[in-house]
Amino acid sequence: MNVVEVEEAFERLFAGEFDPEVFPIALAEAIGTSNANISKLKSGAMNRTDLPGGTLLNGKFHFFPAEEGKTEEALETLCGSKATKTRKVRVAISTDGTAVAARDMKSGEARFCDYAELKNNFGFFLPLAGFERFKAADENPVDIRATSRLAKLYDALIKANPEWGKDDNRHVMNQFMTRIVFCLFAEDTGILSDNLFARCLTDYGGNAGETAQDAILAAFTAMATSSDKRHDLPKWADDFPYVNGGLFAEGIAVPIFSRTAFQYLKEAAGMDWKEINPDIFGSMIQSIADPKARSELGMHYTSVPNILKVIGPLFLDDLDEAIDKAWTKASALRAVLQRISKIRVFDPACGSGNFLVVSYRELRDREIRILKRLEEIDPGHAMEMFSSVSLSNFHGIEITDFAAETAKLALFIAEYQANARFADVFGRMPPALPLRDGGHIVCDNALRVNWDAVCPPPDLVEEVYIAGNPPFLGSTYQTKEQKADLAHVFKGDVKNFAAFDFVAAWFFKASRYLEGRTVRAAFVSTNSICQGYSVAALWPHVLGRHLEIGFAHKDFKWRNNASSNAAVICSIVGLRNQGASRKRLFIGDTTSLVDNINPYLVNGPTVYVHGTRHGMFGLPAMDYGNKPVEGGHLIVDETTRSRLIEEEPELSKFLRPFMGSQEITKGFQRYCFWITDETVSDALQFPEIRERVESVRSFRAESPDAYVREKLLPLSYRFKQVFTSKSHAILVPRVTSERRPYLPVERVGADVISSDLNQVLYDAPDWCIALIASKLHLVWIATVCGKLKSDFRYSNTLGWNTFPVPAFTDKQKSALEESAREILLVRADHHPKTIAQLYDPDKMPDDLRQAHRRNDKLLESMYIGRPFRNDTERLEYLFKRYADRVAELKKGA
DNA sequence: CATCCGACATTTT
DNA sequence: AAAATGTCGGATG
Repeated sequence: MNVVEVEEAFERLFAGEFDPEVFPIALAEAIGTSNANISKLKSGAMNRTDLPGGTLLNGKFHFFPAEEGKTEEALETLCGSKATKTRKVRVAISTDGTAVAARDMKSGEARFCDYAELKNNFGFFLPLAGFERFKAADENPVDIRATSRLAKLYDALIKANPEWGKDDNRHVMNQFMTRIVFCLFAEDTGILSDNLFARCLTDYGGNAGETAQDAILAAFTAMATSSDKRHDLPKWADDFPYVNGGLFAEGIAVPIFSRTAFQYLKEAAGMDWKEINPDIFGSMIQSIADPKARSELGMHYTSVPNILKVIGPLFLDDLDEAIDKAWTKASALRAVLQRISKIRVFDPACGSGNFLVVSYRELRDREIRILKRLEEIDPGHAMEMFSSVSLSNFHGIEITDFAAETAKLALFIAEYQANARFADVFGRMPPALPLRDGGHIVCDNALRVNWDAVCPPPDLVEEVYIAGNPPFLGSTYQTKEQKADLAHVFKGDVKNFAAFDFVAAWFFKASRYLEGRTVRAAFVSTNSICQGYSVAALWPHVLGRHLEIGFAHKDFKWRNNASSNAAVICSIVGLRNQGASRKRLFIGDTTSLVDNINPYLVNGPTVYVHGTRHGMFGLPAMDYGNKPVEGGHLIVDETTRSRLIEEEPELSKFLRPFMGSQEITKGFQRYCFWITDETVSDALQFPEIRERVESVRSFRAESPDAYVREKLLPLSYRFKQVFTSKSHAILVPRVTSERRPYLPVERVGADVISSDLNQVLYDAPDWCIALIASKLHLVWIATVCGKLKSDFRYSNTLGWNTFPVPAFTDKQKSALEESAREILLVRADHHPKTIAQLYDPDKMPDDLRQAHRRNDKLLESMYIGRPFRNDTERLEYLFKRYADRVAELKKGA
């Protein structure tokens, strides 16, 4: 049974009237219980319930029919039942035929809905059918549970107040939700007296929330008004203290509560919000308001370990060093305290404020550490101040309103929690209310506003640290608005910016902000801006003449606690003004101090490799493969080909072997219809071909690319780009696994059509194979070409045309040719093993490895008279030769 | 017309 | 569910 089938079963089985006899059987069916067990359940032989009229299926659900209007009570009964526990029930469910109340006994999550809505809530019951909804979060499941409850509340409120869901009212709704979250958190942490808000709901919200609106309005208004100015408020509302701090400063509005919404709010109030982790929680509740974010449920929040990877080398490590140095001298420690109070942190893509929250927490922790030490070595000089780290030192820009509101709230919560830690140590704590200065969070487009206005540049004693995780988005995925944002940032300063990833704009703006100031910046980025095309196009402009990369984390897989992670490889790059100190390069688990980190995030001199259409070292021209852009209508697999030829033998003259990357590496077989201008009239005689060409035509007619839509439409019998060879061709897959010790390369006859998934040397000499199959070439490609994730991406302009080679003699060429043949022969010996199998680093056959080693030795001797010692030496040499050649060509021109 | 890329896409384990 | 590994065609120069 798959998820769709569960959904269909729910639709089918719970469409009609409720019948307490039929319902549990239908539920058992919907979750895929076998027919045999269904009949045993019907007969009662399998029913393990301990409640009259109940039904319990071992390990699955416990059902109990409720009296009218008493579903919640019935659910309580179910959850308290002994059998529920002993029989390891996953979901307890009760209904009176009008309302449904259910609880997931494992996650604790509850669900309330109308009976008619049950079919839309099938997701809740998926675990019964063996599908888990969320990966259990390792760090803190409370956050996820809190989030899903709030999401339900949000939905129920929008349903009861359709007006509140409109764009104009979004801010009001968002603000309402953050205020609710504040109350829930505050009443559990002692900011408000214990359960003050929950009591207000039970005592004054009505049985089903009918007066909840008035009650919450009164509570909120009280919190927004200092006690001497309160009029017209019910007496009970006086228990609510004045909160302010901006959180309740703007107008107060409260939506109407439906029965369901009220239930969800009470559910949420029943949780222990003390355990909420503010640095994650912010990003989680961000998903409440945004349906897209919700489907990604926290997919893009930065985990605390990753935040520390940024702010550690950016400024915390430095600070720790200063603290260590000052450890024995009170005056020196006071100087560090003074310094900490002058540190400001700015996240120009702050989302719900994770980076700011974690930075704040880390600074407060260090402050506590110092104060504690001061008490030891300089007793009697109690600090008058409580904390000199002010929330107003934290600046952020965030484009969505809800996230910006959440960021402010998250900072308040972080402050409260830091104060509580302070009280643990020193036994004193400032009053929590009214809230003081908040963080400076601006809701705006970071690529449009002047950063100086959001975060004023530091004065002589201040330090500003820019940190964050701006959005990554390749040019194919950018919206019109985002493209315009890029243009706004780069136009006039940088050429060829349109192909940049969105994140590049943050690096550029940061570079302009920090130049000549006491500012450093570091962002989490997609690794692609430090690879291939982007390096030479972007980095000279970011670094300019005065900046350098101060530290970097090279390629690590994106990871957080969300149920499904974004598929991207990240790097972290830190920018600073040029200085004498060494740089820190983190690769995997290792860290090293180096003299220079170049924009490829490699320890070495900064050399930019520019792609070029012309061979710089006299190698034969490498071309593209044939690019179909035909919606798959001209490509067939082997079985289809055989069937077509069986039906119409003459079709075989239009079918050619078709090779992309996997056809080379994994030995797949595909064929394509190959029709030329000369053969098209003949080909169109065949109905099969006519149909396919027509399909291509309709596919191309829909293309967003005007060239495909217009020029290519009458040419629908052929590919978009066409190349063929006369005698043979050498194919190199354009994307291939990073694990292989050598690049795959294949030699094929002229009958084979290569797709654009390969780079191709048409009719080129075979000694080229020896080059491509060499370690030397792989090292070059791996460094200067782009990557897909971290897999090699071969490029003719960046990798082949720029690859430094000596001027080979004819004798050397034939030696290389012989060496290439040998590699191909050894491979053939292992037939039918595929290239993927042969070049698996764990299983590569010895003779093939030996053949490659001989090839490397032969080739490298032609460069320097001996083999290179290691990859470092290979790269050093290649970059030197490249740079020399660039200089030489410049002189010649 | 050629080519770079994918907060990916799809298959395999 | 996590790991492995390369499609396909849009967008850009």
